[in-house]
Amino acid sequence: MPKYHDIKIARHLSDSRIKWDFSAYAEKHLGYSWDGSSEQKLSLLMQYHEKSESGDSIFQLEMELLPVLAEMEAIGVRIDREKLSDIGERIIEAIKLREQEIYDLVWERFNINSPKQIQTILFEKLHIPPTKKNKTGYSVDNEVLESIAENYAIAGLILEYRSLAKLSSTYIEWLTKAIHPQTKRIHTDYNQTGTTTGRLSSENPNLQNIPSSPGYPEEIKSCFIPSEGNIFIVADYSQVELRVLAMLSGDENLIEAFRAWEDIHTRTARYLFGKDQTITSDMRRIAKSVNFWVIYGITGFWLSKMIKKSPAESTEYIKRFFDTYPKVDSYYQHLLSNARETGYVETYFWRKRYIKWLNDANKTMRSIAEREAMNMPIQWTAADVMKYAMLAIQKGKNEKNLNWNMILQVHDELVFDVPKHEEETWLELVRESMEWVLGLHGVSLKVDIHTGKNWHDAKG
DNA sequence: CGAGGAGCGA
DNA sequence: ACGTCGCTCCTCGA
Repeated sequence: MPKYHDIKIARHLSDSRIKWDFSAYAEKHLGYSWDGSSEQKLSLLMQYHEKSESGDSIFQLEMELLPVLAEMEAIGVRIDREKLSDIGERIIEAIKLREQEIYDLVWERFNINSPKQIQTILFEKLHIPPTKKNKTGYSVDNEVLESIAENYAIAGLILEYRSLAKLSSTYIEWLTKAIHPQTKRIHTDYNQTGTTTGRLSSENPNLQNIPSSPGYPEEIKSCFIPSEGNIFIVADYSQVELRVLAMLSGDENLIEAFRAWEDIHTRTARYLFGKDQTITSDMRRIAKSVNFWVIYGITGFWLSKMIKKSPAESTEYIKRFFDTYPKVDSYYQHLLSNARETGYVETYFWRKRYIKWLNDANKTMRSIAEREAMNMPIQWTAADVMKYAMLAIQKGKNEKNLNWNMILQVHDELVFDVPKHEEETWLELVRESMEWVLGLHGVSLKVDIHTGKNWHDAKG
């Protein structure tokens, strides 16, 4: 009897896989179901073309990307199984230690995986004052535990226990189970039609949320290794969303900021704090947050939590950001008024999104809709950019008959499994393919490239 | 089996 | 009153 993974790989290499995804795509984006015939497929394409002169390009993109993804899945990624299980054993030891310490502190055994039981221990037995509520009672999430960790050792221990348990169950056990018995590699599923954003998602297992902080997470990431004799090369877009914002808005100052090859956050910091100021690391940190969060239409109140400053000060920073980059402001205003009229927004490549509550009487609903409308063209254009890049890369590779493989995609990052002697030809093709997807007003996309002997190593 | 809390990534 | 989009784990009660 064939195993799950055999079926999975076979499926990806067969037409049925293509058929399945077209069907899902047709349902979701065209509102029709496909009977499997090529005649109907053609007619669906025609109908879609008529429905929206622009939708066709996205449709083409998705169709062409399908076999590219199927190949990535079938090739998979190699894993250092011994190292992974060694880390796993050390993590389990560490978990046991924390467990015992926690029990010793409260003179009682309980299930530390149960938020409900933690709640009882902390707030009823130890009488710690609760800070945050959720649907079922008092929250015991990270934010809460961190706030009391200084005064109560148990909170810190629970935090450590939790992150270790997460690593063990999700990243050690689940990844180990996902290793294919024959290929010894992990073959994820990329879901092409699952997200509302046009991004890919990854499941069985999800390889788009492998942790990378120092310590055990770094070690886990270093278990992802290239094929025998190969190296890993990681190419990731640098500040892709901010660059897309510069292109779409056409703001001269933001464009200049990127053309100057100066650190973008330091530059924004100078506008926020004054030209003659010496920019401290704290100022740069704030500027970085502002650059990052403005894309999401953040308010001063929320930003203040992020940067740990007063709401008034935070509101002022946002105001200065828009003063500094005025066309970003007018771009957003234009975008919103357009969306209110038509009911939708679209990406640079014409991917559409209908927004429901833009004219709602409820101010909260309206704000949510507005943030969604502001963010969508930026983040989603970035998703489209990546898809076009992947297509270009695969086309170029096939034309030149090369042996390296594109094996993973993590939204703004691509991972390649490359024979050492092909590094040069790889570099030429991939950098160009990725950077030439989009360039407007003299701004281009920028790609950072790092090589290494494993995934962690190659993140630079 | 599903909802809810929690935590990992971009 | 306030970030968006994902996936997976665990518990707990129907």
